[in-house]
Amino acid sequence: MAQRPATAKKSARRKGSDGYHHGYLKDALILAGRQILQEEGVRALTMREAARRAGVSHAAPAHHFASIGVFLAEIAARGFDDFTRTLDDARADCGSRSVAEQLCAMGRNYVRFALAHRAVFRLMFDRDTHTTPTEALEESASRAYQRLVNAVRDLAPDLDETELSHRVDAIWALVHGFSHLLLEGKVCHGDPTPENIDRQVTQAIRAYIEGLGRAPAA
Amino acid sequence: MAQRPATAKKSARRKGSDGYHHGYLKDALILAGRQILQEEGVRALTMREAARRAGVSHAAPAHHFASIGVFLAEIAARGFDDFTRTLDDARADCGSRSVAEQLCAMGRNYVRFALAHRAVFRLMFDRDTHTTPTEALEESASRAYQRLVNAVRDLAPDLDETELSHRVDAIWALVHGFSHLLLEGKVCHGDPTPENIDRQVTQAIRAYIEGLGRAPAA
DNA sequence: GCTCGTATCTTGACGTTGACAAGATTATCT
DNA sequence: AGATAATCTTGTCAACGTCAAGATACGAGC
Repeated sequence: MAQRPATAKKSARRKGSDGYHHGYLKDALILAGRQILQEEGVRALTMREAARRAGVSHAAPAHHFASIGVFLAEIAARGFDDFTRTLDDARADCGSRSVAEQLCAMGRNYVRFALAHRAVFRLMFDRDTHTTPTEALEESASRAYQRLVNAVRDLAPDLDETELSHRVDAIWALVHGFSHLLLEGKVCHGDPTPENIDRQVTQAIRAYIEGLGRAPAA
Repeated sequence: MAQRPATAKKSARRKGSDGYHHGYLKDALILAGRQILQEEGVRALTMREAARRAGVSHAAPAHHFASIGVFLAEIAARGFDDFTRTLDDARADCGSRSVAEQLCAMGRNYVRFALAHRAVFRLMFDRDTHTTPTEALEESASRAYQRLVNAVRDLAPDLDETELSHRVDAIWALVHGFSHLLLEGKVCHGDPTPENIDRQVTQAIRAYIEGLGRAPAA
């Protein structure tokens, strides 16, 4: 609904607000939530703490989020929206390079996003545990998924739907697994520099794409 | 409260125990924990609930687990042990087939384990959020990892360490990502039967291995 | 066989959380 | 202006993790 003004601080209140009504509480809570998530992890992200940071009483968030699960779902949904944006950026920055290279660029940004927003990324892809399934979350998530489908479809335009989805699944699995394991420190442990991470992701995607032309039909 | 079952039920007590001392409380708590995890997910897994199921007071678990995080770490560690076993089984059942096929078999069992033990699998690979880092957990986890390293080393025995770890990372990422996304229902959504899952995992691993011989050196 | 130290378990308490209810305050619509 | 709805506060509840203190049972050493 109401957007916060450009100069707003994290607990900014509506212009003219006299203290009782916050004005932009929903956004302020989500912002606080993302900060807590990034600083201290999911365990520390409570509605009361978010309320505290937004400068309101402990029960105020209930009027904007039916439960803590819905609150987390909203944060995850916004995470997916940002995520979709970085995937789009990756393709856009590729200019006229091959679709395979566009996929590699998307993979690199995928992993970078995971590293830059660890807790949000985990929240996004671990719904059942913390998050209440929400229509908005579902939509934001499938928008991101659609980016992958589109890229793979462009890579091999004359594939039937079954084979297409198999390849999307595999490339997605590769990149997603890499991101997830990287957050756990179980991958690239010898040299976890951004350059090396980029290189490994690129190599792995290329190898898979190359192999598609040769692999027997199972 | 202090029932003494003649036959060993899930809250079996030591032979001769008269009710005050449980006898096998640590194991009973872990068993209860795994049940809760499987039935109702991590959110429902509390020390008090585990104590309840084991038939002891709410503070009894504290004498076996310093904190809830350590409790969950113990469950995760045992999960890794089971996990390692299924990876070993996969290779053992392969007989004299090629190493590539052994890797595919391990991948299939990897995914099957994730599906069969959803909550435990998530706990195993999402340490920071719920689990306290423990020496036992670390060891159990790296034992499982070693199985993958060994298999890939057998696939390409004359690789230098850097290239070896890159390939281990990629194959692991592929299988792990597939498992993780499968739990989220974001993969194989058209046909999530065990047969199709097996087929897709096998195809993806084969394609990657095939591609290794062709991919340019980045 | 007995005693005593210790491991194990219980009871009780404290602070924190998510959630609910009822009341206070402000916004909005007619 | 007045009524209705939205928003926020205060107060409360059960459940949780954790700590402390006391009760009980085991087992090593005599």
